Amino acid sequence: MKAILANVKYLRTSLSSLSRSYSPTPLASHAGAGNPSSSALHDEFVNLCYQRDLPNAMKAMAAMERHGIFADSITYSELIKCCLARNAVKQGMLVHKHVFSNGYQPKTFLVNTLINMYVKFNLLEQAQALFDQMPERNVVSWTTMISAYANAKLSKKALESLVLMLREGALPNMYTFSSVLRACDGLVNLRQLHCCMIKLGLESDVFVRSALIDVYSKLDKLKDAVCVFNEMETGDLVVWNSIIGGLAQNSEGDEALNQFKRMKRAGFATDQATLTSVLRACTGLALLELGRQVHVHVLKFDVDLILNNALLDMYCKCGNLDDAKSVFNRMVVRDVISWSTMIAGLAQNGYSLEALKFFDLMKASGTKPNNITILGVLFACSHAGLVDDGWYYFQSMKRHYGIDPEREHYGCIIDLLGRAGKLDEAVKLIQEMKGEPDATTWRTLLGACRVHRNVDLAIYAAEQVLKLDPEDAGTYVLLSNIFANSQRWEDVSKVRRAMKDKGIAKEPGCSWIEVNKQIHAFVLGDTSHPKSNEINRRLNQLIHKLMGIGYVPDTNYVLQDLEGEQRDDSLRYHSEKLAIVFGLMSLPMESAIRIRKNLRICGDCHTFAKLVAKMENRLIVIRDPIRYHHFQNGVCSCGDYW
DNA sequence: TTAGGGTTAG
Repeated sequence: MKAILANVKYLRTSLSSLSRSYSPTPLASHAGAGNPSSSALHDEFVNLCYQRDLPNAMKAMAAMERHGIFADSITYSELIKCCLARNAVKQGMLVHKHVFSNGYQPKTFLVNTLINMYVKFNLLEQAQALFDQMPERNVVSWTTMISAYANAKLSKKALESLVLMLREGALPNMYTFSSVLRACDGLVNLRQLHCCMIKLGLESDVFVRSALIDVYSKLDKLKDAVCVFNEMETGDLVVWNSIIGGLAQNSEGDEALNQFKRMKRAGFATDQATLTSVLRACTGLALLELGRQVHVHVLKFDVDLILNNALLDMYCKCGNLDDAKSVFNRMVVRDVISWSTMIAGLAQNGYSLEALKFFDLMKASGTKPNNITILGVLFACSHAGLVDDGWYYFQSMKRHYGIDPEREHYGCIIDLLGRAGKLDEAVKLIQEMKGEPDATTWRTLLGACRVHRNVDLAIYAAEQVLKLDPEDAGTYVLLSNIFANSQRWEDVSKVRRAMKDKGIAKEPGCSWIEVNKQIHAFVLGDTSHPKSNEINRRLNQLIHKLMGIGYVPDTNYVLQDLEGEQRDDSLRYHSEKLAIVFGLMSLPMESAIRIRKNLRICGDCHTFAKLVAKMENRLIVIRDPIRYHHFQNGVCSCGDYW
């Protein structure tokens, strides 16, 4: 029986080989067609193509042509795949010449294969030339070009091609839509495309669906992305990854993790992309313990660069630099993102000098810095008070690394000068900077004014922020406090009125802490936590103890009258204080107390955290939306500037 | 012969 099956198999192979071998070109000499030696030549050529033996296949093709035998479209196509597999550009171009020699009119699919080869070799012009000369273009020809335009970020050309294709009468398929969606950079286009896909009944294709979810997420239309996802009856891993990634990238970490749980329950195995997005969600939510659990699964994909970079970032952003360094040291391959992540991570967590050492190591390793690397370097300089070094890096970045300073780099230098109390120079730089300063630029100056108590400049900076970002509650609050501290009550009323008129309310402060894999959230005045009474009792005891060693609540940080609360109480129950006390109650002595906040930490809580860290001999790490604070032995890594 | 998802700052 086995022998019969083997014979049947042999027979099929031979027939298939014969059908490929004997399709000579119209103008080719047929003299050798029935000649066994010519047939052997052709067979050998076909075999070499299928074996991806490019050098010998090229030789065989030449020998064959010397005998007047020419390959058919299928075999040429195999040879082109051979060139692609070996990244052999020159040979690919040579095959192109052969295809069009002897007046042969190649079939459409062969020209498509050639176009695809040029696209993959990044030779868009050559692909375009072939495409333009085609007498007949089918959906594959158009899709290959649309995909090439999308890859080259030529969005307009990709979308225009879709229109031209329709005008020519070619009907787009799921391949076309999943390609053109990558080029979609505006909502109007996207809505039209989406309708078109529904009409053609292509919306349920998994490739189209994942591309739709991805593009809606990238255009900040998460609700639409979720809608597309929820309509899914059948899906695959990539569709799940698209929604998890979209949520994680749009600061919806909680929801990303929920979808991840649903995906696991649905029986899907995770891959590198899933884990990368889950890590990103952990990073956003500062979930160190969950991140550590994911780390165990990452070990399965040890050499995946993107995944390791995400892991590195998770440890940095959760304030755990030892683990970040350990991951970094074990990485088999590192790229500019790995280095930039480490440099920024060290700098943001207060290890500026080490960040600059890493920058030197990076240069020695031969990795070229990019604009983000330089941001990390400048950040490190400003946080270590290295004004001269910061200036040097800023002024030489173009010369040494070919990177033009952008608004963000100016922002770092304004911060650097601001920290050093050089407010006049900071203002001068804003006036001289290339491009218009934005709200963030002025907010940076405002921060410096607050620290160095320059009231007039602070008012000016705050006004500039509000001109550019009229809804910025934080700046209104700050401005109101500045006026109140200067006894300018009329101005205080004006700010309050403006807030009321515009319906701007101060975002309630919220702090999160992870204990036993559970997230505990605290809001000012919120008594919903099961241990609320005990937390408040312990907090009062702690404040009493701290006052014994000189702690005086700093009521400068209370927004006068705006919240209608008692000033002391308002300060006393700030969310981070509640979270710190809960951490002291719930975590073992050797564990750091890690807290994430949605608002910037206030001066009073900052002093409170420093004193608690010293008195209780604990490491307290608080991550606010901009800065990291490591409180230990009565000092903070931010150097009291934030 | 054509297609989809993951990493650094802000």
